Amino acid sequence: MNLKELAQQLGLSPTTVSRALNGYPEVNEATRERVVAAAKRHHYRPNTRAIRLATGRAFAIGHVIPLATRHEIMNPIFADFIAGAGETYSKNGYDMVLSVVADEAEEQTYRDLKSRGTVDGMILHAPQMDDARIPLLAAIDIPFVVHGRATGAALPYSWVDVNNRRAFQRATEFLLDLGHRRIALVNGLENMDFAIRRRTGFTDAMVVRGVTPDPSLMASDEMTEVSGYRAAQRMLDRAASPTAFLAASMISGMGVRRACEERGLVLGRDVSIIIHDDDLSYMKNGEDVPIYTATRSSVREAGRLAAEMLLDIIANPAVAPRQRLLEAELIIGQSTGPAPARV
Amino acid sequence: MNLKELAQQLGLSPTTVSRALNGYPEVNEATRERVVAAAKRHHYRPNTRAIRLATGRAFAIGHVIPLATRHEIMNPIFADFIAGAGETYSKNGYDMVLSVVADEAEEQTYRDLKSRGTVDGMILHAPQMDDARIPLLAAIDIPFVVHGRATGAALPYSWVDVNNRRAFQRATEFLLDLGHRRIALVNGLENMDFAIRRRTGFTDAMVVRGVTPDPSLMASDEMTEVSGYRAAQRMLDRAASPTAFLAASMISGMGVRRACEERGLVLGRDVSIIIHDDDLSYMKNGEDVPIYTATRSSVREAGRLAAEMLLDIIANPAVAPRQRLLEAELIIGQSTGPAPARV
DNA sequence: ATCAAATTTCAAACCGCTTTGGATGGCGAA
DNA sequence: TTCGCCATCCAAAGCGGTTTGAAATTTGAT
Repeated sequence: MNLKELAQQLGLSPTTVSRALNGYPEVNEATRERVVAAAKRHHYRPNTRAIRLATGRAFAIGHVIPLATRHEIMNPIFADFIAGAGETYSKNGYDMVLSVVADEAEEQTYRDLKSRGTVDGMILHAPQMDDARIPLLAAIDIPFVVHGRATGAALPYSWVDVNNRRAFQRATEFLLDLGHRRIALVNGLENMDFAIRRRTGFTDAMVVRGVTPDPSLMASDEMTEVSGYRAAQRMLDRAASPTAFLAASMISGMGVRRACEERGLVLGRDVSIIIHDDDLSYMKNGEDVPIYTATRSSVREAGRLAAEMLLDIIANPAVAPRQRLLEAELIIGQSTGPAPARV
Repeated sequence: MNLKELAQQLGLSPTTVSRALNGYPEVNEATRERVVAAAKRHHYRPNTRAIRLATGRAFAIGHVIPLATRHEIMNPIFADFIAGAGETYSKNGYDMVLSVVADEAEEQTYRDLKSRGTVDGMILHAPQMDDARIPLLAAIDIPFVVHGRATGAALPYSWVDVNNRRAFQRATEFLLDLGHRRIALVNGLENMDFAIRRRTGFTDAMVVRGVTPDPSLMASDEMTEVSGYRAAQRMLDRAASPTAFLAASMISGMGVRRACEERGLVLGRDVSIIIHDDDLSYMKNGEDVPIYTATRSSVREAGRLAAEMLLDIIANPAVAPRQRLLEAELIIGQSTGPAPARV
């Protein structure tokens, strides 16, 4: 059942039916009701493809996911971000189109998405320092919002990000307050912008308190269980082993914990761990009492906000770039305690 | 730059240009080359929206993700499945559209996706027993492939699944061979079809060897770290505590391990754990030597295969439903060993 | 040189909707 | 009674491609 047929059924022109259904004022209320009723009765749904061609809009948002190198992105937090963004899209009648492409095809994918008119806007994931994709998207001239920020970007752009620097600064201060001095940072890959900011927060806090950060207590790798484990292993086996760890994610924190427990260390007593908790739906940090002390910020919420921001930009293209900086909570759990006395 | 403009530039009709670019035979080779060159020169990309309307095809596949109840789906394996499927789509010029919707809107979403012509086919995720979505999609009359199977479905349908029953049967046999008798099953939610099959494999193996499965050693819950932890905790605190665990996922296995290690049990010596390993990109089961003994099957590969199957069905709609049963490998890691003698 | 067949190209219809620019009719004001 | 203004509806022209049916041109055989 399409518009023409429905119009015929009603003895009306397609014009009027279209207007009635789309809430235009120049149609008699009685007529509108008739049309709406008939549409419902016949389960009429306007054809998306036709609407898109006629309006020149895609009613779709693109997310490009590079396959390999940047596969950091294909990590657990991605699913939750997508869930949050997707929620916003379906609430607003937008589709989410995901492009999973080989790394070298990423740039071309952005260009195509624009020039073929497949989407009205994009979300940019996992920005790196001086990320080339930001000037690219700006040049392509399509609305976009970055999840995160990229240090070194020349032009202003819209983003939603967690205050990673502040979060890790506070976490570090918290550990320092507990008397810890040999604090280790098990960071994500430091070509990722968020990892750089976290490191800054960490070293800033240390320096302010007159503690010189020990480079051998700073690791940077993918945020997997195994790499967290390996980093902690290395550090714990040194002469001056750390009394506390800052881990970049729940998963790498699990690896750190494994290394600690293997050595008979009790969490919160012999060694402290603070993780960054993205508040993932399937990976809760405990229930009533958090397992880990953590800097927490919901990545799902970030997804929602980024999507809202993007739809808003699409609706009001003239406005200046928007930014939204989210503060992480510092949640006290069972994995931290005073620095052990005798070390 | 659109088709008409390009045609004008070339002094040709849009018809010929379209045919030249789409590889139709009724166009002079010399002309085709001219057209292709000009198209490249002007960075011409045919408008997706127009193609879709003109051909009556969406060149897109839908994945519907319900938000809450079935949020089992929004779990780490989802991201990898999506990555696999997305790879196949972009290789074939298809888009992937993800709909994240409230549970109660799921059925309507399927109907809409079909009647609005937004997609040419769908992938159905996380089937449950007697899943109502399968007859629904069949009735809607749109090509679809199920990731998993649904016991109790009346009509045949296409699916890609792991042989979960067999995998867990083999894992159980392996533990029995090591002398274990009190084996615990930390299963996923047993309204999920895969969980039912895994349980069957587990109990089958036990019964064949003359061991009666102990219902209090079978837990069924979401596959989170915490719930794995709690289940193991309960079981370990019983008089006749298990000497081995079968865990439904890497994450719940981590919870089981935490409970074990808290009690000073050494993995592979005091207690054995086998997990099911979906071979997630960011959650490797160790590197050279697997941490956990595991039944392994790449969910990413499953995504690839399901997508290929679906595209094939769309291209050849007349053919009977296809099925693809993947066997999981049994990988020996460090988390299993002979049953402790003195228990 | 002639004509039928094959090759190459094109004009126009179409996909299903939106939207522009009237047409129509009813109404109150003059 | 007449005119202008609303309120309401409609025909037709897009949107940017694909595809049908026919025209123009070449080719090949006679």
